[in-house]
Amino acid sequence: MPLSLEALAVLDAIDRRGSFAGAAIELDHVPSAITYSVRKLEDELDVLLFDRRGHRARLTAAGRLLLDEGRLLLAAADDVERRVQRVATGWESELRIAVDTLVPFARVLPLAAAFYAECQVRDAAHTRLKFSREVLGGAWDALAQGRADLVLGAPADPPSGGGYKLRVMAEATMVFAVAPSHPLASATEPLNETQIAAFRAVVAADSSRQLAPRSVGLLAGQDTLTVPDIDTKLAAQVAGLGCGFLPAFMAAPEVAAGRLILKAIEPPRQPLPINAAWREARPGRALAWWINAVTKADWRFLALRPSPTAARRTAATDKRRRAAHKDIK
Amino acid sequence: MPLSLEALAVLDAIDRRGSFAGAAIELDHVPSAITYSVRKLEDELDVLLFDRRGHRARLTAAGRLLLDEGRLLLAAADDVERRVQRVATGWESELRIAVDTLVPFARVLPLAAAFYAECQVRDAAHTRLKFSREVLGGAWDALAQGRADLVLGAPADPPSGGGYKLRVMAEATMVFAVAPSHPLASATEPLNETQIAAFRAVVAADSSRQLAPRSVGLLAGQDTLTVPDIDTKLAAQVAGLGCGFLPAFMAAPEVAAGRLILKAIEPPRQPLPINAAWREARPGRALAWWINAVTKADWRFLALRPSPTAARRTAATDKRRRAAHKDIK
DNA sequence: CACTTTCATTCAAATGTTTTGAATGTCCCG
DNA sequence: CGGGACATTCAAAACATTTGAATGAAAGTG
Repeated sequence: MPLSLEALAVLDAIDRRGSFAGAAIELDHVPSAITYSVRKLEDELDVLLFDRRGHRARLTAAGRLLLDEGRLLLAAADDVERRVQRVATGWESELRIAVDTLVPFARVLPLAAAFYAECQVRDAAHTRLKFSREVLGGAWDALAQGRADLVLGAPADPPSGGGYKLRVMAEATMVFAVAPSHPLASATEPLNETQIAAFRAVVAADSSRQLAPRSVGLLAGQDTLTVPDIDTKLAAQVAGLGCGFLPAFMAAPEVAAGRLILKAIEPPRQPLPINAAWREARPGRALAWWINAVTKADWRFLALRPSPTAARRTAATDKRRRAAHKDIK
Repeated sequence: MPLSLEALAVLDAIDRRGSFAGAAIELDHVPSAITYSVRKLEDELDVLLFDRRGHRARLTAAGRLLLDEGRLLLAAADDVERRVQRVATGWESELRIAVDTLVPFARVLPLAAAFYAECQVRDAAHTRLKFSREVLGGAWDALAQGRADLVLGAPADPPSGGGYKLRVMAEATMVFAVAPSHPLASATEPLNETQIAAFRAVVAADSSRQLAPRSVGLLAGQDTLTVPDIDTKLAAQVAGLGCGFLPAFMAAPEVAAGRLILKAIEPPRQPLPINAAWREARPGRALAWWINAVTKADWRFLALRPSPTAARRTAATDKRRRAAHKDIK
């Protein structure tokens, strides 16, 4: 039994941290322990895994192969463990929920409270909840890579391959917003793509690690300011650092306070479907509870339309409303 | 890191041996060590793996799942290890060759000798050879399940799924043979299926563990005597315990000695292609050597035809020879 | 170019984990 | 109802890993 999962985990940490020392810190060990593990692995396989000429140890071809394959092995082991625990109790030992930054975390917390109240006491099952926040494609990515069991706020279409189930939470109206101090604030509406492309866009970084990142509403050649989530994007736009699209319900308070101005654009943006999604495989009891809870919860605030005043200044999102728009003019 | 490959190996041994005690013997441990491993695994997963009511520990549903999935994991780990070692040296650390009982092992040994002589000294690489004998479908099965890297003597067609390469070594003529004391020995030729089905057939047990076993030349409703390999089958037929098909080259010495009699049959049996086969993936240096060696070796003895005397008493194997047969009559 | 920092390695000692062996209790079969 | 095969327990022993301090080597810094 030359290979061990422990050893593979060490290898993985070394690669991610870039050094033996870094791995030692991550794994809460002393550096010599890492050296020992690696050497033992090398001895047992009788294969040189690292090229030690030079200061920094570098992976050899064999080491790289072992790392790549080893990661798959680690993921598979993790998955097996999870499934075994689910079979045993019916309750997952841990439920990982990725929440897109699009959906306010405060609206999710009550569900968590209900979960604890309803399930955890009665059934003496202890399912730990683990929330993470993701941006755009990151939500799907988390699901696809097994980093999450349920995602809330996933946009549009699932990645290829299938195997996912999906429930629409709401359709968010997207509005184009700038700070009152921004040059575009006083431009005549509707704005076209060329006008917009001249200014810096604020974009939320897609948190995908594997799937191809998505960029939404970004025009070719446009300067960009990338921020880690959509709240920061809102703040950046309020600060006049750039322009960009925001869901209407997020922009609304800032618009009401006069810190953001909505501009109609041509062609208008489609509304963004916001979904809950999970893997198709038979869900455990905790996941089943959440799917049910998410379905019953009230997500209507996500679908908020721009206020009547703003409506006149914003591109309507469907033909009927565009007709109405012309009448008003 | 709750799961470990060691622990999975223990689980596997327990299941295969049917008891903790059996696993202890196989793994060369004391029984309490097995208890310890299992308990540790159970504690870490927080899952009951064995049902201990009753004398003998039985797997729970969760235990069964872990075992099944764990075996896949173990196989995958083994595979990774093997590939890493191959990348590192170009030479496999172990080359597993399954030899069908159809091909006499004595004819393979000279190749092994040449292998050691040519490769092992010069290159200082130490590839261990590991031979196993398989019967019929077992050869393909060994390949498909990763129990072998090369098979010699695989019959006919590869299993579905593909991914195999194959080289024909010879086409063995198959003859129907019985002991002189056997009732069929004096029957008029050619024999038909109904006549044959009335007597017990000697069959070599297919050593497949996973793929569907093949039965060759076996008629519906026929009584059978199953033996572990083709040499035993030959012996059983010589002893008059039953009838059956044999490759001509194996039957020949017994026929010459008068211990076996060939009978023509209708319809005649097709000759059996005998192949060398291996997985398609880029072969290591040892496997490459063997493929080359097997290709160059002289396997013509496998294709031996029945002797002229016997030829008259045996179904010809193709139209041209059947025509010639008639002329002689 | 010396100086500092960061890094991997080595070694003996300390710590932790696994294995052992002998003892105990249990179940099952004849 | 007794013998045999089995799983378990516990303290002790064997073994493996981790530690910490010392060493040397490369890369970055002023």
